[in-house]
Amino acid sequence: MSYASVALDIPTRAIDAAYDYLVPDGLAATATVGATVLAPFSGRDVVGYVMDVHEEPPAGVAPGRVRPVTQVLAEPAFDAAAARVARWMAAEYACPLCEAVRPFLAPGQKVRVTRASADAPWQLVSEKAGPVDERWVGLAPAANDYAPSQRASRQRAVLEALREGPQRVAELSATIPGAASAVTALAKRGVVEVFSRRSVRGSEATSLSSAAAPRPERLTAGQAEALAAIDAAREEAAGGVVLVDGVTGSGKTEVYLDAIERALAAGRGAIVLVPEISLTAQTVGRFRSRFGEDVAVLHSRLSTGERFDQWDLVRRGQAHVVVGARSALFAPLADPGLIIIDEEHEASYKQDSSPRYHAREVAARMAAERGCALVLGSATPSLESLARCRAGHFLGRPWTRVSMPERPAGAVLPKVTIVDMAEQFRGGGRGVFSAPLAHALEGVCERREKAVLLLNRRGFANFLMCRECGCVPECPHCSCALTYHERTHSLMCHTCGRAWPVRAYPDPSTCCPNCGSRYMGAYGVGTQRVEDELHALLPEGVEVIRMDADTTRTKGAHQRLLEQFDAAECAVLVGTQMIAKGLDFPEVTLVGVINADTMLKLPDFRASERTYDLLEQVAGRAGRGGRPGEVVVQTYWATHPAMQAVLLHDRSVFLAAELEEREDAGYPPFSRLGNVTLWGRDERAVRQASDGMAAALREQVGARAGWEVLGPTDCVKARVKDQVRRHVMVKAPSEAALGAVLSSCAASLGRLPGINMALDVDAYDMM
DNA sequence: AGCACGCCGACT
DNA sequence: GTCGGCGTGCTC
Repeated sequence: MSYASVALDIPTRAIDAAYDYLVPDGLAATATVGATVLAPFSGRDVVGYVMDVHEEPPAGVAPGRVRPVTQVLAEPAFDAAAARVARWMAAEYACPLCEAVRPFLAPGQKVRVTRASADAPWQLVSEKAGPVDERWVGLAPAANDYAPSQRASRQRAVLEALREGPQRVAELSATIPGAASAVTALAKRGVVEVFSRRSVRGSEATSLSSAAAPRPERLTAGQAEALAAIDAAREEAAGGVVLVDGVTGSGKTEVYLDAIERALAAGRGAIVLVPEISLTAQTVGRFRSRFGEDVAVLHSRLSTGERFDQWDLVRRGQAHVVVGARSALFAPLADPGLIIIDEEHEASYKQDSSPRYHAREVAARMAAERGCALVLGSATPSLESLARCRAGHFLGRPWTRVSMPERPAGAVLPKVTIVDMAEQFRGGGRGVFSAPLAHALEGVCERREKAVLLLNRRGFANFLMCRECGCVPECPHCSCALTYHERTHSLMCHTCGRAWPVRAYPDPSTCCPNCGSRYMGAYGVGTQRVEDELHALLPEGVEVIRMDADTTRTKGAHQRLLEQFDAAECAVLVGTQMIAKGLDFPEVTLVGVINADTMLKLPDFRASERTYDLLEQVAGRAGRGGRPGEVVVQTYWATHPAMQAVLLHDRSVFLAAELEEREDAGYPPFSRLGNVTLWGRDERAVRQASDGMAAALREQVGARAGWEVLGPTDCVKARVKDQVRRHVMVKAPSEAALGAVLSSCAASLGRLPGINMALDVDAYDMM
């Protein structure tokens, strides 16, 4: 008799372990690891996922109490190695086991047990992946000796049409009225076969000039070195990590393609993660052009049906290369030789809902578990990855850095100009564009070239800035920007909770603590205003394309705007964050950053790093083709190390300053940071609960070396949807079991009615 | 005494 | 997340 450990699909902290059930003989063949089952629990049946099958009866449970699995609901979605990773995730990220399992499940196939009301009977409800757009029908072998009855004229018409080859059902219905029902009838007799052809965004034809991936004549020295390091790590099969540290345009994608080719030749597959934002036809096209049908693509813009199709293609072993966003990491690829994370520094690899995992960390664990290599690529690696490579190892696995400092074919780095906006202001400049940027834009128009303007509106937190000297008040204890609260006229630190009374411009008492100026206030610009000023500045016949959350809301708008920009002869693309990454238009000769400081001044210890990353990425957009590129960055803080590093094309300028600050303040990579957010309608209850959590944390780690509990304080977003939000932060040593500490403290509080609590290990968003 | 309701531990 | 056991307190 065998037993199954089942992760019950009840997402609560109170049930954090798997429960064991008997596997009846009749279910032994199907109730295997990864299967979805129904099992009795607390007087009803619940859905669960098999984590493990074993012969030993569960310890600590009276033999008579172990009950049999009721039913098997779905075939396996994951294997034993994946189950081990899920268990690790639950512990590492302080989440219920079933939430750690969910990313591994087949998309759109969820089964739930629900009931309409408290006294209605329990019912099994299965979500079915939406129908696939592309249903095809073709003749089955049995068609040869099948004669439709005299009256079945439509069946005859359908069979006639299919003699030419398979067709889309939709197309057939258009030419033959009522074809759909005839197809159903024929399919029931086995005369025709209905199957779905995968239709994915990205496999459609694209007119983008750079989607194809022609194999270069030869690799650069850096590329060859990176490839060798990746091969070595893969062959070693010990979960080694290779950081490909290559400047923008140094050909990282070519390295990935070649490395994957070799993994495939060795009989193994590959998973490639790309930030959602850069998962365009362009990116996918490169992989498809090299690996064709062997590629599955997974990302959030697919319909549920399409996503299931792609996922199933991987499970059935028909695709060995998976390209996708964060969640593609969990694709059911049997034997990956490589996991590749492109732009590994991107914050979007951190999931902001439970399970709050970081794809880099899960991938490292997965690589170790599956005996494959993890490849991290970036022009601006995260400080965490750089620190681990400097140490040579992390959590017992080797970390190696390979640098690719040159661009192939001798393309040169762009000329960078940092414009001091405080100086412009003192000189009378009040517009969106500084004199140097306006001049550069005019030049682009004269030469009939293209420009990209980046307007970073992200981050809504209010901060104060002196327009004369650029000074922004920071917390002396936490080295992050203070947020300005208009209602209370105060500057607050949302990390430690300290506050200072301050009045902003135009209040007459306003005074910059640095230079004494009274131009100390909140300032901001929107894309619309940039667009308007552009129209005023530029001559007729220059296309201005605005790309932001508003203009890209509809499906395919993103792609359409890019194609419009690509096709234009002379154009300016104005956009937010989304245009900064992954674009590769050779004709762009100017990149302008309207205000580099908006991001710099978020109350977040990573603000400088994000700013530097963004500027470096954006600078890499200019001059990728033959013509030289130019970058103009407008800032009120021209001397900031991030600006200086971009200006000098020297990362060490930024790194030296930033690492020193991080070490002084005890932030990653010198520590790891946990964030516990509590929210609810009743402010007193939320305060009480956050105090309780902070007390529990202090009790458990207060005295331990390298641990520190900060707060509780109000969140930067102190009120959301009528709910009050407070948070507690925890600093821990960089290899500490932070998740376990957060879990046990949360559990010690017991039930908190009306209070929600989110535990975030290695938090990115602390607002 | 009998029953409603809320709290709390257990659930394989 | 749900159930049921138990205690408190109110009602018939």
